[in-house]
Amino acid sequence: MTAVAPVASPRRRRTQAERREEAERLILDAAVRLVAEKGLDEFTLADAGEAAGYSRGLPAHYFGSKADLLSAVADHIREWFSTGLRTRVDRRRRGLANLIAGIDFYIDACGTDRTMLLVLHTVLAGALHKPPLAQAIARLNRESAEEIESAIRAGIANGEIRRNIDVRAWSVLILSSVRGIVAQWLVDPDHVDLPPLRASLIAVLKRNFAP
Amino acid sequence: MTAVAPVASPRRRRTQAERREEAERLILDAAVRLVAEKGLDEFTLADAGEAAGYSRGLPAHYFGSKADLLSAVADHIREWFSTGLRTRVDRRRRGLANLIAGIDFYIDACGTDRTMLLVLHTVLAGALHKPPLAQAIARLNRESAEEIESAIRAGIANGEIRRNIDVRAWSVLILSSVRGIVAQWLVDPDHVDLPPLRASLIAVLKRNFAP
Amino acid sequence: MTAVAPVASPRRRRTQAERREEAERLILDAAVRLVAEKGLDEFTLADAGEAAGYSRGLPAHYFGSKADLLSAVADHIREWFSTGLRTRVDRRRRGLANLIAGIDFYIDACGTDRTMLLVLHTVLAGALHKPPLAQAIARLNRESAEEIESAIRAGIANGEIRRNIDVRAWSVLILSSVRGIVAQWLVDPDHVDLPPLRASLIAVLKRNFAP
Amino acid sequence: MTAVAPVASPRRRRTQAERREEAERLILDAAVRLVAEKGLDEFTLADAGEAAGYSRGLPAHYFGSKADLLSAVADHIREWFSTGLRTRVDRRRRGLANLIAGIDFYIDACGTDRTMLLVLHTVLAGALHKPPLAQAIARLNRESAEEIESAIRAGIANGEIRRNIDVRAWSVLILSSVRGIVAQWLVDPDHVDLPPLRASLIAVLKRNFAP
DNA sequence: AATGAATGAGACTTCATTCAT
DNA sequence: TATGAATGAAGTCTCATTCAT
Repeated sequence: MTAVAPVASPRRRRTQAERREEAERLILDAAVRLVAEKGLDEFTLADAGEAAGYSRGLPAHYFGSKADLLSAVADHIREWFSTGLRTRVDRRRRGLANLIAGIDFYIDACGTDRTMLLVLHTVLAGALHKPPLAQAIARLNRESAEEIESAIRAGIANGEIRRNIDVRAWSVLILSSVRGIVAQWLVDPDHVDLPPLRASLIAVLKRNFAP
Repeated sequence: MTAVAPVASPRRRRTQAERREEAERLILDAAVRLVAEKGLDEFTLADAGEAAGYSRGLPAHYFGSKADLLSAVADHIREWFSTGLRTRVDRRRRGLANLIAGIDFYIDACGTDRTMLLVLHTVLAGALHKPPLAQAIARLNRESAEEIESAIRAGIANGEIRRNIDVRAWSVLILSSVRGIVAQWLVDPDHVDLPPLRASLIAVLKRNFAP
Repeated sequence: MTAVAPVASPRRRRTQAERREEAERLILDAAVRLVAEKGLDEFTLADAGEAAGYSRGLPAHYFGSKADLLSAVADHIREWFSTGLRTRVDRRRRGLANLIAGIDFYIDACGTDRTMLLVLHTVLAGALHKPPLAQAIARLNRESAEEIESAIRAGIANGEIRRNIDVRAWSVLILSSVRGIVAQWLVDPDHVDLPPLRASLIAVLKRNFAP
Repeated sequence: MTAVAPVASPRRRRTQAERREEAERLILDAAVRLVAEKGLDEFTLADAGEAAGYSRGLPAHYFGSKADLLSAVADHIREWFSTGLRTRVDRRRRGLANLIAGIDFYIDACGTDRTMLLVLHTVLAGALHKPPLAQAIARLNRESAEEIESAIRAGIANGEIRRNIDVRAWSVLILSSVRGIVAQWLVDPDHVDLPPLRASLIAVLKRNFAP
């Protein structure tokens, strides 16, 4: 479909490692879709195998146990979020703009990546009762907080944000607000109008951070 | 069915209805504790019966099915929240004070009712995948929003709050913030310091609502 | 079918406890038959349930796990052996006669209780690799050795057996011989002729124990 | 298939057949160790491949099926026993000495070859339920009996042993005793003291065989 | 009313076996 | 030759649910 295959090997066969890697990836993707659709406990390893186009037994074969597969899902979603956030945020820009970019990443995902957000919030709640997930979420929270705090500090450094705010508290507060908004939107998208929420939230930040 | 109620009995025996009601209540309480401890899917009807001091079969006998028991749990938690909120809020007071009282009810519960908050957030997330729970949560959200909006409107009416805010958006925003804060605290209480969060949140409200 | 039921209760219903006890017993019996037929690892809990006339799930329900069911089988067979041995042996008799009675119990069982012997020897070997079985077998060996040693000592006391034998070693030796004989007979009954073996063994005892 | 074997190669590469033979041997050895450790049913073909330093799939590739691998193990152990016995026994010696040498081979193995004895007794019991093993065990029993009987007959021929004993019965009896002793020792080495057992057994033979 | 015996569906997991590389 | 990817059957175990007592 893309690159021309090497001469004399019109359709190169995949190596074993490639086959395995692909299978693991496809199963993980399927598991993510299933978690979004059914939740952590209502899908089965067999579902994941079949949804990925493989046999019912393969997920257990590769991931060992359902708990391990769920851990992999949690880590996958954490990575998605962290990567997306870092991609949107550009540390060369000013602090406030980066803060808003981060918020927009989260809110825009409601339109573009509802599945991922659904899984993210499912895993966030799952962390309350499943220690392996709690580990991934702890790391996610750490990474998110660092990103937000560093944006605030950049804003302070360049004079956009007043010095005497509680950076740590504001970091938690911002993350809480966005997550809370998305959580409500996920449950009832029709009654949660995102643009005014985004506008209000950003207005709050500007007003309260003003030096 | 048979014996006439002993008129002279100095300590009247409880009626069947009373005993049934008590058993149902004890089982529901046990279910709440178990949901807090293990989540929605990891406890069994038999667990609930035994934790309540009854037999393994009684929860099914009274609640019919696990789904119905979970619905009862969801409704129980919704009622706890709504009642607690209304008890704290006093509509004769001014609007802003009531808003803060509502926030404090939620945040204070971290110290006094961790179990209930755990169940509340478990059910909130469960609503993403379990329609019967979604119903209770929809009602909870409606009731919460009404309470917050009416407090805001009261504040506008008495001049505490400027007229040109988006009441609906602010209502969602406030609920989002508090829920987001509590959600983070539930996962990692040691790294989420509530008092400064409360202070920052209330400072935000005062500053942004100021006419 | 047999005894007349109590008046006014032509066919008394069994209590729950009776039902349960009977079910457990029937499942255990079925498991014993299946171990004899297929070995410890080749039968399933479902097999045991169905062979007992119940559902496939009941053995797990009552015995918890296959390992626990096998432990119950091991203990059942130990008890069968110990009881049978004690029934044959009469401590009021002289020592040598009791020794021979014990040997005869074992050898006669080849004709009357092949199934039990098969299970016994299956469990004896299973003890090599399954610690829970080893526990039952350790107890069986202890009880067997005690019975044999006390018979030998009785024989010494009444002058049938010379004083200077190594009681402990002879106890192990006698048990070893009988078990070894039965083990060979179980594998190939047609080529192991029991009567001459019994005769030779008893002749050995008499000759070597003679004062 | 392609290259010609390098004639001048100073250190000839092993042939495919040699490599295959070595791999098969290593896998068989690994299987023996695993049977000793876990029993016949609790180890997997993949275990055997990895324990031998090869891939998980090689045992199936070479032995075809697990049943076939177990048959190979059974035959391997039979051969070990027969060879060891014949090495110890020297038909040029007198009969009784050979009998004792055979017994010593078995008992000495408790100190030197516990693994092999463990496998031997595991396979002996396995023969009760697995026809392919029964075949190897039948042959082992035949060979053992022949060896013992021929020693007894030699003893009779040279006047060490009285003529009127039941050679067949004594052969089974001796094999039974030794196997029974080793079986008890395998389960509980600390409570089975071999030297006095050996002494008593040999004393029995001498006394009962005396013309 | 309340117990708990019994069922049976279904989840997880293991593993012998087949097959592509 | 040798690896290991992939399958699919089967076993263990759990538990919501039904039903006898």
